Amino acid sequence: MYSKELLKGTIEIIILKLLVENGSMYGYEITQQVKNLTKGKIVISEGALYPTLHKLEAIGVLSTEIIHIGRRQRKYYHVSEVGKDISALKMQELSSFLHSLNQILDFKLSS
Amino acid sequence: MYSKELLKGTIEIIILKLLVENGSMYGYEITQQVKNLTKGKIVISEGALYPTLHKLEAIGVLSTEIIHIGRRQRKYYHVSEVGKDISALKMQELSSFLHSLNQILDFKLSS
DNA sequence: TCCTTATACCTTGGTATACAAGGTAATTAA
DNA sequence: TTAATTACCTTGTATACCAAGGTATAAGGA
Repeated sequence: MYSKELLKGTIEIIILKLLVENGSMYGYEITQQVKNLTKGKIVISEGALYPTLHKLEAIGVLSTEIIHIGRRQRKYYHVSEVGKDISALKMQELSSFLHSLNQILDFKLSS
Repeated sequence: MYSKELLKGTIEIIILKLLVENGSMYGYEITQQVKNLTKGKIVISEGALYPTLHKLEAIGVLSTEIIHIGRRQRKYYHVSEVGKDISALKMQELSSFLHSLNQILDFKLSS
């Protein structure tokens, strides 16, 4: 696992990116997908996930829908229209920041 | 200026990288070099810089030497032998983290 | 049957890191 | 002589994250 500090500021963007791409996801699904995509190297804890989702919902970036699977419930999140613009800005900001950071660290990060 | 949160966890590595490369620098010089290298996009505030330098000195990663320029003093920092190993590990960790992050965000970050 | 693991939501308390703002003082430029 | 720059520093505040805990259903293994 990485130094916890590195994740700071990126969790929100990770969540938004996944939601924009997949249209609609529930919390647990997000944690699993992050784990899978990064082969377990990045793990979003629930103590970070849920407060972030609730905050994004509160400010109108996300909206929710509760679905019942048997007796269990799932809360699906999706990005609102306003949220899409905000997401795009945040992505752009992170991309630009990483580019600046690379000016100092000279990492080779082409995938 | 970027969202402050993005810098979290990277300031220490930025400082170490510059010190490893330049051998020896003083605080103010570090802030200026970061500003120059990133065209003003990344700015390390003094409230972040000095506590970090002091912490790294306290744990033996950095050692210091005070030089007098006229009546003014400069405190030069350089990376100790142990510090070099720790720096390398931290660089590796950040590089790996960014690679994982890229698995989700698909940025094109080749410089 | 029972126990563990996985699914699925959530909250609370603690920690760490950075910023804003402030303080001191010498030097240089206008 | 005044402002800007150089150069060190500290204090108080915000916040984002994690660890740990809580609740409950579902599925799989012994």
